[in-house]
Amino acid sequence: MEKSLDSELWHACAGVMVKIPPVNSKVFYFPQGHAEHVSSSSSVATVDFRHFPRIPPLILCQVTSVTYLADPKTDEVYAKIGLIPDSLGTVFDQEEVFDGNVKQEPPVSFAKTLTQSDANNGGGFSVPRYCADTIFPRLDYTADPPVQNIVARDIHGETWKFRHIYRGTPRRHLLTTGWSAFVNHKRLMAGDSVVFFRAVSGDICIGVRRMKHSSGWSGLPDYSFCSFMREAEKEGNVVMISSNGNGNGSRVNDELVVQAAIKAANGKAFEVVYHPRNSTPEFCVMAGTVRRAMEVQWCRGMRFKMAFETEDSSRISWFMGSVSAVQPADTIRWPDSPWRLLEVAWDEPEMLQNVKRVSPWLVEPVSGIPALNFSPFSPPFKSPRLLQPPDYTQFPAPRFSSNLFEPRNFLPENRDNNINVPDCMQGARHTQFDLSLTRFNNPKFIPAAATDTNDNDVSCLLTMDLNHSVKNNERSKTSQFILFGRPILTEQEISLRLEKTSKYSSFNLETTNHCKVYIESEDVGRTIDLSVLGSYNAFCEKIGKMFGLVNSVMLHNVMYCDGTGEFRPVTYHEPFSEFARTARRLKIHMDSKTFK
Amino acid sequence: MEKSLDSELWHACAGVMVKIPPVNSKVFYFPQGHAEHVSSSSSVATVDFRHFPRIPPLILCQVTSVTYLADPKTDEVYAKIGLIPDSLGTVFDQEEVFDGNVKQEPPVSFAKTLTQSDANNGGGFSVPRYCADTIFPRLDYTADPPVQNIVARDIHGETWKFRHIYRGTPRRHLLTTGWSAFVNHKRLMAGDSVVFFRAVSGDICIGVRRMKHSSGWSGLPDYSFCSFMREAEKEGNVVMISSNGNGNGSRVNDELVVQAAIKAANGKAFEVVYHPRNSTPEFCVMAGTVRRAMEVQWCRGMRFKMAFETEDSSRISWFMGSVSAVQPADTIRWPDSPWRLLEVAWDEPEMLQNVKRVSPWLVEPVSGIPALNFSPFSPPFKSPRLLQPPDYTQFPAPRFSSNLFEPRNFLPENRDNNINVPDCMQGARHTQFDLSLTRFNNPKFIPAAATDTNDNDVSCLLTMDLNHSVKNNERSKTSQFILFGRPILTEQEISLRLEKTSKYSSFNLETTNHCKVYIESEDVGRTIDLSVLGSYNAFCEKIGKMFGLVNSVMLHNVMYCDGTGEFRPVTYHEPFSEFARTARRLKIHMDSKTFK
DNA sequence: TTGTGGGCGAGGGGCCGACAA
DNA sequence: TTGTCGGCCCCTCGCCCACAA
Repeated sequence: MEKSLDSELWHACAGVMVKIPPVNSKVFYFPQGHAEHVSSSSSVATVDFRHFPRIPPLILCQVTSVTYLADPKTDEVYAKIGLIPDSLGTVFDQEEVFDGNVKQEPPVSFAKTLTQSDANNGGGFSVPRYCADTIFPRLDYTADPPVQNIVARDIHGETWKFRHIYRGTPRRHLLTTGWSAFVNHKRLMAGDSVVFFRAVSGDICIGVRRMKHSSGWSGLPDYSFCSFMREAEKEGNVVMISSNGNGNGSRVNDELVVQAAIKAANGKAFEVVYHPRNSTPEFCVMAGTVRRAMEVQWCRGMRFKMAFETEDSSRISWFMGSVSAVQPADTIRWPDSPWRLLEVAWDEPEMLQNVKRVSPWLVEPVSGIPALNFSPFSPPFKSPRLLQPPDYTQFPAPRFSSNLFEPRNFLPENRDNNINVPDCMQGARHTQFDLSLTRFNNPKFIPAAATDTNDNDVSCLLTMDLNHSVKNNERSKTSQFILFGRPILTEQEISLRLEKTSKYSSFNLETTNHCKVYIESEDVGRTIDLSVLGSYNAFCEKIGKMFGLVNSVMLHNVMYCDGTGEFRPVTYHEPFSEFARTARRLKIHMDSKTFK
Repeated sequence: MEKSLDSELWHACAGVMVKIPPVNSKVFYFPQGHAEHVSSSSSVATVDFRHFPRIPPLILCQVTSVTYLADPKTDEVYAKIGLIPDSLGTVFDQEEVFDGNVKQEPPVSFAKTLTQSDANNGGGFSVPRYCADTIFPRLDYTADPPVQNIVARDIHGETWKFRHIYRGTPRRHLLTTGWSAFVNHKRLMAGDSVVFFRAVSGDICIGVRRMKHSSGWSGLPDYSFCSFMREAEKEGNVVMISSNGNGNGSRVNDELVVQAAIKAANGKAFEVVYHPRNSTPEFCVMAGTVRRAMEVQWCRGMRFKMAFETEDSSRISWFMGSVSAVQPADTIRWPDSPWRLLEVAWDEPEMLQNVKRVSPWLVEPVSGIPALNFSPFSPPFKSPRLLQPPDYTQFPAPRFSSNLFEPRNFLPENRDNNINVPDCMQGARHTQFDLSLTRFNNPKFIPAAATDTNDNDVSCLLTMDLNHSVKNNERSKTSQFILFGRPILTEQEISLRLEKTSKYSSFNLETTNHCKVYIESEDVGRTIDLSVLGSYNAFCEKIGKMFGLVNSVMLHNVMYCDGTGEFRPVTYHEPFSEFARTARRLKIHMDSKTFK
């Protein structure tokens, strides 16, 4: 039915952390993890397994098929994995064979997070020299200016043409003609990434990675926060994408998870869908990886490191931490589950606030001095060896793989021989992480039930495209503003300040007659209550008032962005219709934190 | 579930001919007519009743509910009618009570067919004086210029703002700001109509009536004519609208017809959907109307008149004809059916080529001299009184309502006392029809099985929106061309001539880098075989070649129009996506007839 | 080396009156 | 009375460089 997409490009889009188990390999399937995965965008694990107490927490399976897919609208990559439970576990101890494409050195690729200038409508794309040198065909530098056309293939196999020119003072590589069309078509924004990539065939490929959007918009049940969305649903103008467990779609997906888990528990073949960009841990884990992790005698105070994607998703960074407790994540429903068995304390807690519990196979134990924040006067913790419930009979006797604890495994590049000393005792080691993860907000690991988030601060990004005229015949240009304000809570609370970030000085919205608005939650936000917006018309009025206009603006197209990073369109007269025309862009950023 | 829309505006959109039976009234339900209705756009009655020989040709029902609806995308009005078979027929003879809204004088409304200038992107709307005077709020003519804002409500209840100005020399009423947005949003084209209307509440309403599109695009089975359409279906990007019996949708609808007919035959309540703009006769006809029509002793040579909508759907015109045979339309399956019982010869056959058979209740007998083309030497026809099959026992004994034959009923306005003289003997009466129906191609009555249409000539309207640059720094503007060509049959046959109808002389497509194409069949066309277009890419190449470009053009958005008048979007890189940006319009009209 | 912003020309959107049908 | 066209303003797109980080 569905055609598997190019594995090379798929992996380039998925990111360096993503390992899809190869066909015929053995994996453990975790219903808990599956449930987290589909409900990740609602920040609450909604799958209810209470009626199915007989489902074990992990089920050994053999991978029967892997299909690489991508959402036709968002280009979000995902995979369908066919699984058949392996109740015998006969080949459990055999060495796993990794997929060739995964193991071998990946072809040269380069990811760049789009700057404002890259994502601007009027602009081109500033090509990093490394990308131009290693991925693009070599320019004829004798020409003046050196210029060529580049044809790049996207995940769907469609080709895009770009004019690649080397010009400016100082000289730099740029993509001009064609770039704007790509940005517009893919609905890219500053902060999204593109991946340039040269396939083994020599073809140049271009992939898209969306900014992570946390769980802002989909976090509320029933879409009750957005009356015009429900209206549109009634009208049939909105098709819920089931690929990413949002809103009503998640109910369907919840049911699919239960069905998959039941099939798995009953030894029947089943299929799962995995979204690598979903920021939840893989729920089909290579069996050997799990086994080795469970051979470790985890105990409180144990030091470990864990890999995360860098902010631009192109590399891996390692974070250090200590085990603060060894205890099943859900003692009621899954008392025997190793899933998120470890409660952890990070050396840099501010960056990993959302990561409270991890599964053992995601961390690597590290020998060395325990972190200082574990009081040396505390009594040594008893090693809470796991019981061996029926599910665990498959595990062989614990076997210590001592090489995991050798110093050379500590950091990706073993240049530092102080690595065993906890960060807090060194002081200087922070820079390594600060550099690459100054604003770490897309860990691969977001607890699905992270309802205990810090506060109710809300951040809301409005990207408003509009036509505007300027009085007094003053010549005006497209303008971009960053608008910081409190969340829209009540009409009285709507206040804001404008912070000009644009190149154009003259700007007057009073004669605006139509505009286009994108709305998306920023990853800072947790709960955006849009119910106060009321009808779409009321929303338009508010936008008008925000700009100090006497009359409401006439909004012609509104895009709202859910947790998937996909923009869904709304229009004034036909909510959520696909109609979009005469786009002129204005970006508005409201952030209560900055406003305070 | 579904909310019934404003009945006033609904009827204004549906047209003056449309009478929806009121709740609790008695109607005859005709399965034959229902089948024609859903398969009207495929020009072949596809519903197969062969396996259900027990279904009578007409079934007396009581109307239990009427829901006025409109397609959210096309604004096409339709109605859901709940019916319950009335096997007793006890109240059959009682006087029918018409729906108040239908009977009483409808509120003031005005329909205008959009001119090229009205539909142009850059232009406004030229308001006929009558419309401005009777429907719009009165302007303050002391102002210079007189100007006001008009808020109009569409069928969905959404409001549209228009700037209404009275200016120019000579002075005329225009809609400017807001009009373009409306045209674009509703995807209106020259030939479509808008209906302005003042509701009893005083609200100004605006409705849309699409041009009729005959059966061009949907006439071929299985969508095999359009490979990229099937691809898109696979991708799930296209939702088949079941409201209008096209393509694959018609199979579903065919099944619904059979189910409805079976329920009707078994006395169970059922529901039908009626599309007034579908150009097929009503298949739920007021019982009294049918009864009265069947009381007439129809015979060959009988003179009659029949009402049709005028081309602009705002008024009624009457056509004269003679009965050429009284014979069931389908002697095999429905030998006892009065549906399309009369084979007719029109006094103006060239305008009603497609109307070969009509049902008795749609015509009014007219006493007078028979048309000359019936030879006076033919023997007088036997009156083929219908048998009285079981279904007809409900009919009371024939009763002649003589007043139908009184001269005052002959024409809508009884100003002419030569009315009983056949047209052919008068010579001057043609003007009445010529004036209002110069190109009569949307009769309410198109035989569903009109496969015997004249020829294979094809007309295809390409409306291409594109960006184009002009060489030599020559300033260029939006251009409009009418491009007449043969249908795209093979690559070799693609030839055309450009006929400039635009105001702009400079035009050069060589630097075009993207464009947007609408495709729709014109009502002239019958069978458009697009299978030769092959893939979408191939189509783009052909468009490029048509313009004499060395390389194919880069199409960014293609809309194709099916028989419903609804435009569905296609894009180059993401077929059928909703993405549409930076639209600049170029219209191209290919017509093999004109080309010859 | 690369992000940002201004300059600026091309050209499309859209409002206008002229003019003719 | 109203359909169409040219005039023309002005805004947006998008390519360019300068400059600075």
